[in-house]
Amino acid sequence: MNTLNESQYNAVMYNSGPSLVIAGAGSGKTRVLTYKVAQLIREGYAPNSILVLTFTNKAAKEMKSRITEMVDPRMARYVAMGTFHSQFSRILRDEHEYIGLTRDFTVYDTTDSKSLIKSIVKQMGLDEKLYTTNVVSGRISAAKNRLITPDNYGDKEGVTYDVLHRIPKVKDIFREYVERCKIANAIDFDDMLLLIYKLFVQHPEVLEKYQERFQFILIDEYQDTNLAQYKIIKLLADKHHRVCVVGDDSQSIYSFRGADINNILQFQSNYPEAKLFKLEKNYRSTENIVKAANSLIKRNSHRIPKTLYSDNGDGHLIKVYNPENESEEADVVVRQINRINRDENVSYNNFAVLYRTNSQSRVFEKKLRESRIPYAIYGSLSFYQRKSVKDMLAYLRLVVNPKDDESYLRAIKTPSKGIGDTTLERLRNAALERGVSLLEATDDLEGTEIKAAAGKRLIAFTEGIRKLRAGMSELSLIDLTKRILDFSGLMQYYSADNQDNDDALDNIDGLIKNITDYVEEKGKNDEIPTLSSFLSDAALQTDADKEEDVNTEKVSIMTVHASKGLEFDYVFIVGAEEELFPSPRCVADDEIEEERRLMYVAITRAAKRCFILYTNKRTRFGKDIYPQRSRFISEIDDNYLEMGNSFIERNRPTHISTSSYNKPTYSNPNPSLHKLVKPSIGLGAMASSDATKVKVGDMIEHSHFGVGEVLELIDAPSGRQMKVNFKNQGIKLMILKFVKFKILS
DNA sequence: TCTAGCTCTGTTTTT
DNA sequence: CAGAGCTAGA
Repeated sequence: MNTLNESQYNAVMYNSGPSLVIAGAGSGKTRVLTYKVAQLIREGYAPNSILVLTFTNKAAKEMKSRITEMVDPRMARYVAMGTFHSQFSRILRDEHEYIGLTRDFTVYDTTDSKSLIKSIVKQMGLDEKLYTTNVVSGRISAAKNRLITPDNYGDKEGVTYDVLHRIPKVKDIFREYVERCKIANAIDFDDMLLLIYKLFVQHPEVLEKYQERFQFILIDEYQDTNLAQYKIIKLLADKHHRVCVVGDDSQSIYSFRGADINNILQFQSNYPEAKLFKLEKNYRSTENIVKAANSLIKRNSHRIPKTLYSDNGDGHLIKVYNPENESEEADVVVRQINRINRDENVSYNNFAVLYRTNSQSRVFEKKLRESRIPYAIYGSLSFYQRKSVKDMLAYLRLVVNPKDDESYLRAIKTPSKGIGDTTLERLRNAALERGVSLLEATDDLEGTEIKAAAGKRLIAFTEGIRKLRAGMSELSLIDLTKRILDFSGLMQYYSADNQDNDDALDNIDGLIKNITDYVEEKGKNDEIPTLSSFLSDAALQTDADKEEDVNTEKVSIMTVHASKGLEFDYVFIVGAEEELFPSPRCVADDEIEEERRLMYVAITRAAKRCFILYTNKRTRFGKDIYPQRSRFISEIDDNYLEMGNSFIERNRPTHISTSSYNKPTYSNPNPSLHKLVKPSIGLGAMASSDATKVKVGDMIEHSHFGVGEVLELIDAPSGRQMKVNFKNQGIKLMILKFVKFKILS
């Protein structure tokens, strides 16, 4: 304990009530958390009664290994430590019968959930230009993060917003989405929070069990919690009030994902007896870096007052470079890395290049490769998101949960099995009519429009999956996996020459290896590895969590977001330009404040030296733009800045000088109003009351599909549906209450 | 039903 | 520029 400073010590020792630890960048936050867990164990708390929630698996893992060094490893092992999502999904599996799922439910990742939304939008015959997957999935996700279900969606501003944006049917899509997830025995990321909340509210006895179990709750990165997380913690801590949250309001950068900075700003009013601890001593950076960061962040108005300080000596000023274009920008970075690496004998591991958007990585990859500097990109496509891996996962998932429709669609299409869009649409219709999953729908193809040959193929596939499923209990996980891989035909498919993508086979090998490793690891702990448990872990794995290979030296390149929690001696912040950093999407004051916090995070990653770069010309969307330097550079006190030698502010020729030159000159004071007056695409006039009058044989006109004849009216679990034969679009099954059409005749 | 090749469009950050 | 969607032809 004598290695802690006074405020760290106080924060660690105070355990008799709720506490808020404001931990500035580099102030030893993880240290406080780990010591605190150790201290709690010393005070007599059983390890499994301590719940520690983090945002990344990596943070959890690191903390666990540090704790293992401090207390008996056999105790450390039982501390309930993990991400919100992993801890909560475990509870959901244990309590699955309360929420109407089987234990083997699937976790839909973002891709799955977006593809489901897309299919629903199509099914409802809505305009896909208006109801884009990104917009709709964003609306649904935001709703769930605020604990809103289809039943109470839009009581307040929700519907107004949707109406204003001409997407009033989001509520109906939401409802159908929830229904389809249920049929598929699947939940999405946001459900892990929402369903836990519902479980606790609707079943007080379950809540009480977990209140009793978790005697002490610790939360890392509290500034990034959303409403759902706040409410769940509030419930869990309601009995003992032993909750300690650690975070830094200045590093709240995830509001786009529902994080609410007010959770941390208002912690003390939410927990009136809470004690506040501030860790203001920065152990990471030089004084210049800390002061520069302070001078920037103090421009934000919504903050918990604090002043970070360092006693590591002044160090260098932050160096600002102004290369001509992005290629030169990468050159400057490469040159500096080479120079420092050579002259000061600094390992590549100590360098990081940070950018605002992923698309900026390309030039750096190219230049680093050309200069033979090893590098690693963080937070790129997760291993489990890669095409070939997802293909194989689809088969694995389907065996565990045959109702998983998204996996069904993927598996039946790759490799192709003579089943095309037409058959799948017919199968979907059959499934919708009966309220079952796609695979279940193949059990009875009578009365569907599916052609005999296609039907045979569907049935063969179903039988194959069922046979594999039967092997689940008998075979070892390894043997089962081999059999599934065999059945999938993916190896042959990807080894055929027609695939230009050589990585596919490697990736599948990688997945098999992950399973082998998983079996081994579980074996060590005397646990039985099952496919189901492997998949539920895999679903929560992200790229940032992968083992770090400390042996190979490499420069790290990543987004600023991905860099949170990391530190590097030398940091290059590139693309510090208006319309890029800050992002052009951020206009409101609080949005700009978040961008400023993002810049603050970027600067405070640096221990020894920080470089900021901006260019005069950049290619975006294939076109040249001429950016202005970021306002954030001018907001940093010049006392801590230095302009790079050969790149002193030059007088640029006026004809290309500013980005505003390229922008349209009109001003649009109210963007949402702008959207509002966009001309209607002509469906507004159609009466939805026709839905009650329609009968078989009617000719109808649909805004999107055109004219068609009503073939059949069907009463299905999700509501009355009609089957329409459209002149140009073929037969569609539509849910009556959602469809806007008029009866012709 | 499948594929190749064309056009169009939209691009922030991610547990 | 890349990915998605669409069309035509096998």
